[in-house]
Amino acid sequence: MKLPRRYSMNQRAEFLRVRQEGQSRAGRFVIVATLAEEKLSHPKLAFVTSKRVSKKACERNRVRRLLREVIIKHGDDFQWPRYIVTIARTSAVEATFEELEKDWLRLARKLDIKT
RNA sequence: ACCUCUCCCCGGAUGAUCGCGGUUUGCUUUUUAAGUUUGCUGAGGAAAGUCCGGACACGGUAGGGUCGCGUGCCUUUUGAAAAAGAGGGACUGUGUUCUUAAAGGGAUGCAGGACGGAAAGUGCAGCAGAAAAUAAACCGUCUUACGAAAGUGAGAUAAGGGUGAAAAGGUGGGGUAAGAGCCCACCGCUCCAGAGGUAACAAAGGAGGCUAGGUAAACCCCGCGCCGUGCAAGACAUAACAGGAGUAGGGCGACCCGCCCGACUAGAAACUCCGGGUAUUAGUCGCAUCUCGCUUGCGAGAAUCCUUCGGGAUAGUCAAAUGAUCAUCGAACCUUCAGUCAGUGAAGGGGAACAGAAUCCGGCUUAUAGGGGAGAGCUUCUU
Repeated sequence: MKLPRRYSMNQRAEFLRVRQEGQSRAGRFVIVATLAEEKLSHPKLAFVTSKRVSKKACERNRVRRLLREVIIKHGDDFQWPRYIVTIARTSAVEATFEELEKDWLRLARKLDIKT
């Protein structure tokens, strides 16, 4: 699926809602939080790579781009519309795309995101 | 040719599929929006640190002082400035050579750098050493008292030893109880002077027994320069309200002097101060090479880069676009084999450093695998 800029979350209130009302699971490299919302006209996604992940902006960018690729590759199989927040853990800096993909899909199965 | 140093340049490549930002050409729809589609375009030499300098914006800029910040040999070139380059001077370290009995001095080469002031004041200095800044007596030397002697006490002494980065001028002679610039010669040093030089600087000459150790990237003093806050600057639009207090205060950092604006008329208005929330974790602009013109998104011109010489290009995000996967190629490096004095060649493996624009520009600093080029020095080889 495509991920245009419109799909990204940018409101603090949205993040708070997902955190309080949604479900979340932690994996080896990422933490995934989600909340189904019928009112949404399109998916709302966020990829969080804080400075705790790495002090180097270059590495944070790489991790975030890899996480985006996971959704681009598998997003069509998910149940929409919903909020999905992906938070990178410190170990994600060392991970390859394959490892991130496997970790993410495992969490998606636990959260019943996949159809 | 090897090695070292300095400077400059590059700093993974190509293709396919999928995807993102900007811009653009059409088309579609439920048309204030979205989908789809055609082109073009999209990270760096440091984008980093935020250490300097500017542009730009705001703060109603009289002026002066104190605090504060920056800067610091001279001449000159480039530059808006910071800064950088070139040449020179003094100093420190070091090599060669000449001279001298020695100490020392002259000539010449190389290297270094925040290179105003240590004779205004304050502070600081581990260990070693007896003693480290109004010098100092551990050993030693000399005098003297006591003693048979060994030695002990008192005093003199900075020549010798030892410690140290540094021991308060050096060498030789005189002198002395032993010594000491105590005296003398030479050298050094300090002060005066000032030929010469654009200047930093400084030759000759004169005076002084020598006083004044180091550290200013410690405080500090001196010269010169500096208004503050930074694009979260700031401007505009829409929506939507709700206040409180006051009437003299307000004004380019703080404090002081001083100056300017303003009220002094009851209310209103106006102004000032305090304090909120929503749209708004800003909607548009600022903001994307520059200038000019008008129809305000086009035209013209200019600059830089690329070029098939026709032209083409000029990042603009903002919970952060510039990416992912695969294939081919690939530098360093590793292994094996072959060969040579040596450079090397073949096969296999391996798979690219530091690092991500955030208003823009010029510097500085820091990180950086590897490759290329130029210059200098040293050594060696060949002719």
